[in-house]
Amino acid sequence: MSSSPSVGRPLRPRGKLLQEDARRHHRALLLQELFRGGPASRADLARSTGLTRVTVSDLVAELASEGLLEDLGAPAETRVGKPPTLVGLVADATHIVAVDLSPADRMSGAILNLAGEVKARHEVPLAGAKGQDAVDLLHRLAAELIELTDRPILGVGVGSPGVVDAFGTVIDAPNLGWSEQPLADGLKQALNLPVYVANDANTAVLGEHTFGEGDTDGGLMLLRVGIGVGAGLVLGGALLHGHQAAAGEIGHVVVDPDGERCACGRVGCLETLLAVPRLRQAMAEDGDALRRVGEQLGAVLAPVVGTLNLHEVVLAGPAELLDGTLREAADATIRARTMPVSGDHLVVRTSTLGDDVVLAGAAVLVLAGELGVS
Amino acid sequence: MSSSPSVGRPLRPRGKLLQEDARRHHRALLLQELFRGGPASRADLARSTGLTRVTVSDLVAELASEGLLEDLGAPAETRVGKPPTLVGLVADATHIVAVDLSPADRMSGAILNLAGEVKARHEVPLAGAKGQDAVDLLHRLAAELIELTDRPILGVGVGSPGVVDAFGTVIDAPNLGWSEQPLADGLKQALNLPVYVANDANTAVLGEHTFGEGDTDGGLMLLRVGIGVGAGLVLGGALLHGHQAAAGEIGHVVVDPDGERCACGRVGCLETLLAVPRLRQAMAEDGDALRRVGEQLGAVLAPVVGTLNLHEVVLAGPAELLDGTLREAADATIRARTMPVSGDHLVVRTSTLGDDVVLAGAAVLVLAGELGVS
DNA sequence: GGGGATTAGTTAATCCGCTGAACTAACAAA
DNA sequence: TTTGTTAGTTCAGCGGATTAACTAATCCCC
Repeated sequence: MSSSPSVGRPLRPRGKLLQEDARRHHRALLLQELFRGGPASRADLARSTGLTRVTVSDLVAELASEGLLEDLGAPAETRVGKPPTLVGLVADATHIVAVDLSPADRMSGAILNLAGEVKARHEVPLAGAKGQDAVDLLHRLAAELIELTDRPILGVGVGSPGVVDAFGTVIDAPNLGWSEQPLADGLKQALNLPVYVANDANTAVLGEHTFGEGDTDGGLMLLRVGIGVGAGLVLGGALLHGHQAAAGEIGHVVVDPDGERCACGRVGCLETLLAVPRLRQAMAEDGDALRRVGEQLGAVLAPVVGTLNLHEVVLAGPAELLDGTLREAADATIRARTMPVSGDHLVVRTSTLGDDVVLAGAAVLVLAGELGVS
Repeated sequence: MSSSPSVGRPLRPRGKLLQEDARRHHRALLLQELFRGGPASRADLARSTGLTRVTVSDLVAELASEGLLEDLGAPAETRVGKPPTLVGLVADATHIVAVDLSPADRMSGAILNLAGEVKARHEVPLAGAKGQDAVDLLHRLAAELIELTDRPILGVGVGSPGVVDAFGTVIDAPNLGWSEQPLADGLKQALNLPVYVANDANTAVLGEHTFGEGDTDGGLMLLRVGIGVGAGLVLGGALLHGHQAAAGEIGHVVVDPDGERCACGRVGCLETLLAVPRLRQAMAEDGDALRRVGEQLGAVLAPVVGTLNLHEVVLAGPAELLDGTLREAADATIRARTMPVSGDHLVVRTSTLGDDVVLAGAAVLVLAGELGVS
């Protein structure tokens, strides 16, 4: 069972625990169980959650009346006793608006259902929009996305480049000309819907954690390789924010003090080696380049893997560059540079979600925040 | 306000939230408030916790009847309205047994009160005891420590070298000849008291987090430098365990692939440079050694600091070796190798708790587990 | 084929902890 | 003395879960 990454702002100002909160918690428990384990009977749910059958029945009735759950009748195989009636999540009970702001040239959005399936897509060219123009463009995209479904909307999730705090304010995103931009609050006002905004790499790691293939409960780091390099981490089932909301900013960590000068002013940042344009260029010039970059990447990751005792490191980006020599070299280097206890169970792999990691993660922001599911 | 690191095993099997749990949570809220903020009136507590005055009064009465709180009368300065009656934690209401198993030659223990003050000390020479003998020795030490106080015992906390899982089972501790040793369960049986066992570095970081000087809420890493090197991390207010309970195992991360061969078989592990005997030796041979080690340390830590966006890195060990050139070189190197957003707010310092970090942390294990305070 | 045995789900009474509203208590300012 | 303010308690009631006892529907087996 996967525990919910805690995303978004704390629910209550202090820490007071109302009965209402207990109710919400128990609702989330049931939804989570059905989300991960698929349809189950009320009795099953009572056993797996520890709640009594009475309470489960009550909650199921409530959730069913909201359309989130439906009775699915009795299961095929038959055992002793009264046959149970299975209940299951209605995947299309509500839809989620997800937006990925990380591409350099466009804002890309989609409608997803509760199972994380993409039901519709829509994107708008960025055309160099910055600052308020970019905000307006996002508002327009969100509104147009909402028009693409006739189902009620659970909420809006946005993965944005740059540093984003836990309240969905973009602290700093040079590419979009945003600084201290209260993106979540603005959208919430405009759309009258729950809105969650997080950094694109953080969003991506949530997507991978919830909808990816691996067993990502033991500590997961996702490295997004594109124009730049960013990472997101899920530790102990929770998204890591960091002191200044800047967790995962690994792109400008120095790998090679004798390397190339980086745009940021330092020398030998990870991005001078690992960014997609650099990789393509290097690969064209030298067949062995990917291996060397992989080794450098491994050298940066080894202290992180060892210190955090990570279970999975996932690379997200162009598979033809990442999934092969580079990944293998990184994997081998990490193992060579950490203790067996750190390296033995480590998995270094590429993401199975492709370009949709961020969209999937944006949906997870909403799922986790609104339903407590992930 | 500092949030409680979650230590020990989960309280309930599933995630069911009883009213009883709410009550415990609210008790903990009050205790936490008084623990961090010192004496306060019931009305103050109601304001700061969000609970109603009725509930606060009720909880305070309950806690007072247990002897944990006491009325302190009215404060000196006078304002309009009925003067409040302050209530405060009774620091010596119960005492805590803390044991540090990390020294190579002895088991060192202490009695601490709720304020983390050492009330008594006692230690026994290890004399090469291993396996069951070491377990027996620990049991004896714990029993003798209990005799040193006439106050009721809140619980027993132990910081052990090696890998320790969340249930207090020592997975592997070569020095003590332990493997899969259920230390917490054994002690619990023998003493009929709550017992918490954690890795020594993890324990230490909890001690620093709760009783240290710094503002350690933004992500804290503590590096323990002794015979070996180990680390502990508090992220988002919670102790990081890692996938195989091996978080913080940084001693055998390779720093210098061209370095010296390590006892572990690899080449250039951090421990080949940073361990205390090595440092003393290197310093005697070469006045610049500390600076070079500091730089190497900075190079290992930079990826970690950047990735986690840590706020504080604390060095614990002999101050004459760590606090000076080495610390400054590490600090400078980390800053040079990370983005400004990562380095600007970073604090690299030594621990103020000295040799008692682990004992203090062992007390925190108990405080957090039993009272929800830290 | 009818009576256990077994499992699923509901109904009813009750309990626990918190809440709001109203109360008393104790002070300062006017 | 009156008024206003703040602290703290009393009391009735509510929300949400629990236990116990019930009904319902199946298999098993004599």
